[in-house]
Amino acid sequence: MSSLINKNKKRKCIALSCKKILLEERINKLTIAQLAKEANIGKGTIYEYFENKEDIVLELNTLLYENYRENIYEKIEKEKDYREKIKLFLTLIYEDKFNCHRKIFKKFIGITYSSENNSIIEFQRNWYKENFEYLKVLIKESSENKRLINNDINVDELVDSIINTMLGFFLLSFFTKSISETQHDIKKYINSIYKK
Amino acid sequence: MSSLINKNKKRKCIALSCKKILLEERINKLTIAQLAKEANIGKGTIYEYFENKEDIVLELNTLLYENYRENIYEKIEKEKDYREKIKLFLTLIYEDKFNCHRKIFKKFIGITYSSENNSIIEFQRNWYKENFEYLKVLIKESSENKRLINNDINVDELVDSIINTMLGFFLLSFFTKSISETQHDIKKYINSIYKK
Amino acid sequence: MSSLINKNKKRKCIALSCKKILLEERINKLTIAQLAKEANIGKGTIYEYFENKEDIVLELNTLLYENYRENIYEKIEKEKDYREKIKLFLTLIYEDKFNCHRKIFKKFIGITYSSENNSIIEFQRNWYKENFEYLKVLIKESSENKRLINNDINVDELVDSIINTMLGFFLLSFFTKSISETQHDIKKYINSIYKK
Amino acid sequence: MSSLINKNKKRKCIALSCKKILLEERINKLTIAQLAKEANIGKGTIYEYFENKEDIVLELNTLLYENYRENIYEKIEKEKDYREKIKLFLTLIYEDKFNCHRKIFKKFIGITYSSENNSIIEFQRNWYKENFEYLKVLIKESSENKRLINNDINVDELVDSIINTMLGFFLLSFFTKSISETQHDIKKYINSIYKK
DNA sequence: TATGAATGAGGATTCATTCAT
DNA sequence: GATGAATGAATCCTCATTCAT
Repeated sequence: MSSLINKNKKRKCIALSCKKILLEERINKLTIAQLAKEANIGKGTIYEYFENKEDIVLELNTLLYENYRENIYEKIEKEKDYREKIKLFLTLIYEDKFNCHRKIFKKFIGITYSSENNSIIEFQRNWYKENFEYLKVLIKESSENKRLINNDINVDELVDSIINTMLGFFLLSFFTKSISETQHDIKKYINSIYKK
Repeated sequence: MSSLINKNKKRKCIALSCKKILLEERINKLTIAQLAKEANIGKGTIYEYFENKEDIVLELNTLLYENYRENIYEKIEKEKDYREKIKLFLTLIYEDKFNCHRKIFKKFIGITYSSENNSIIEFQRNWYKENFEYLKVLIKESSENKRLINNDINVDELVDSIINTMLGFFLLSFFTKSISETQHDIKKYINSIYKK
Repeated sequence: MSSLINKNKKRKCIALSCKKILLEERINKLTIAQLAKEANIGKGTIYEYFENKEDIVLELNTLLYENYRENIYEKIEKEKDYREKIKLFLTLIYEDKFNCHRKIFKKFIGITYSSENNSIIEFQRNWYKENFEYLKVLIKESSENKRLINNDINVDELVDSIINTMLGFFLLSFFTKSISETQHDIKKYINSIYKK
Repeated sequence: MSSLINKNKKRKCIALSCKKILLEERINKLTIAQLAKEANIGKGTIYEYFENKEDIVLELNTLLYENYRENIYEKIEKEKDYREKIKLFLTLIYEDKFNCHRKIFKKFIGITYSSENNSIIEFQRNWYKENFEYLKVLIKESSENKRLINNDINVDELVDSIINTMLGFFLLSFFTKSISETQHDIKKYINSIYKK
C-alpha cells in the first residue's frame, strides 16, 4: 500500500521535472533522455511509472490543474459577491502567478487536439463536467441576487455557453489579445449577462 | 508569371494529397515519404514547394478554410433573416459535408498550440479579424430589426464574445457533446442574446 | 573557334561566381543551386561547362592562381636585389590584397587532400614544377651576387627545400602564427641561407 | 570511474573501425551506416561516443599519431648521433610500416583545411608545439657536437623552419616525388644545415 | 544552347524502448 | 527496483543530376 503511495509520489516527481523542460521547449522536443536527466533518474525508470510521453504530460497537466483549482477555489470562496465570484472564476488564470500553468495548459491543448489518447479525452470531459457543476452553483446563487438579463434562459444552457466562452477567451489569449485586454473583456462579458 | 500560377496550383495539389493521410493519421504520423507517394511525386519535389511539414498543413488548412468560407458565405447570403444568418455562421461547420473540414481544422488547432510557427500564428490572427468583421456586420444588421436583449452592450464586445463562444463550442464538440447537441445549443445561445 | 573562346569565358564567369560563396562557406556547403543563382544561370547550364563541383573549384583556383602569379611576378621583376626577389616570392601571398586568394587556396588544399581528382593532382604537379623553375633562376642569380652559406649545396636540392618550406609556412599560417609573424619568419629563413 | 575507461576504450574501438574504411574511401564516402557495420554496433551507439563524423576521424588520427610518435621516439632514442636523430625524426614517417598512418594523416589534412572544427585546429596547434619542443632539444644537442652551418641563427627560427620544411615535404610526397626520393632529399636537406 | 522542375538515392541524426546487470 | 548502454527503425532533408521543353 505504501508502495503505491510511493509510486504515486515518484510519478508526480517525474512529471514535475517535465515542467521545466516543457516551459522551454515544444512537446516533441521533450525527450525521455532529457527528462530522465532533469529528474535525476535512469531512462528505464521512467517506464516503470509511465506508459509513454503523453502520459507524463497528462500527469503534469493534472497536477498543475489541481494546484490551480485549489488556488482559485480558495480565492473565489473569499469573495462574497457572486457575480464577482464568476468573474474570478474566468479571469484568475490570467494572473501572473499562473503564467507557467497557462503555458503548460496551452501545450496540453496542443496534445489534446493532435493525439487520440483516451486518458486525455477523459481528462477533457472531466474538466468540462467539473467546471459546469461549479459554475452552475455560482450562477444559481448569483441569479438570486442579481437578476440575469435574460429571465427565460435555461441555466444549464447559460452555464454551458459561459464555459465555451471561457475556453474561447483562453485560446485566443495566446494570439489575438494581451492578457490584460482578455481579462477586461471577460469582465465586460460577464457583466453583459446581468441587468444593470 | 504563368509559372507562379502553376507553382501555386502544384502547392494546392500537394497540400490536398496531404488531406487524405491527415484524415486517417495524426500529424506526427504524416511523413514526407507517405505524402510524396500519395501525391505521386518525388520527396524532393515537396521541398521545392514547401519549407517543411507544418507549411503543408497550413496550406491545406487554408485551402479548406477558404472553401468552407465560400460555402457558408453563399448560404448565409441566401438567408434573409439576420438572426438566422448568425446562427448559420456558427452552426454550418457542423453539417455533414464539412466533416472532413472539421477533422482537419481540429488537427490544425493541435499544431497551432504545439508549434511556434509564425505563419500559423498569422493565420489565427487573420481568422479572428475576418470573423470579427463579418460577424459585426451581421450583428449590426440584426440588431436593427431584432432588439438585442442587452441594449447597452458595446457591439464590438458582443461580437468578440460570440466569436470566443463559437470557438469554445467548436473545441468542445470533439469531446463533450454530439454534433446535433452542439448545433442545438449554439442556436439557443444565439437566441439568448435577443429579446423574445 | 570563337565558340570555344566564349565557352571559356563562361567557364571563368561561372567559376568566379563560385568565389563569393566559397569565401563564406565550406566546400561541401557550396551547392550547384546556390552557384547557379549567384551566376544568374540555370542549374543545367553549369553541366554544359563543368563535369562536377571539384572541376569548378579547380577552375576558380586556377584563375586566382594565375592572377596571383601575374601580380607577384610583376612585383618581383621590379625588385633588383635577388635575395629580396626571393623574399617577395615567398611572402607576397601574405599581403592583404591576397586575403581572398589565400582563403580560396586554403579550401583548395582541403579538396586536394580529400579527393583523388586527377586534374587536381595535375594542378599540384604543375604548381611545383613552375615554382621550382622560377625559384631556381632566382637562386642562381642570387648566388652569383650573394654567397650562399652552404657552398657545396646542390642548387636543385636547395630550391626544392625552399619550396617545401614555403608550403609549410603557408599551411601553418592558418593555425599557428599570425600573418605578420609568418612574413617575418620567412624573411629570417631566407636570410639564413646566405652568408652575412 | 571504470565506466569512463570503458567509454574511452569503446571510442578507440569505433575510431579504429573507421580506419579500414578511410583507407579505401575518401572521407565524404565514409558513412555512419558503414562505420556502424564495420564496428559491429548500432548506428545510434556511435552517437553515444561521438558528436559527429569529424570527431571520429579526429580520434582516429590522434590514436594513429600517438602510436606513430611512440614508435619513432623509441627509434630516435636508440640512435646516438644527433644529426641522425633529426634525420630519423623527419624521415621515419616514410617507412612502409607507416603507410596506413600516412594515408590517414593525408585525409586528416584534407579535413583540416576543409572544415572549421575547433578540436581539429587545436590538434594542429598541439602538433606544432610538440614537434617544436622535441626538435628543439635535438637541434640543441646536435649543435653542440656538429657545428651548424649558420652560427648566428636563432635556434627557434631554425627549428621553426625545419618543421615547416618537414610539413612541406610530407605534403608534396603525395604528388611530386616518390617516397624514396623524398627520404633522400630530406636527408640532404638536413645535412645542408650542418658544416661539412 | 539554356533551362529549371522533378527527382530519389542517400545520409545524418534522433530517440523511444529494451534488457542485462 | 533502478539503471543506462545499446539499439535501429524511422524521418527529415539535401542536392547532384537529368531531361523535356
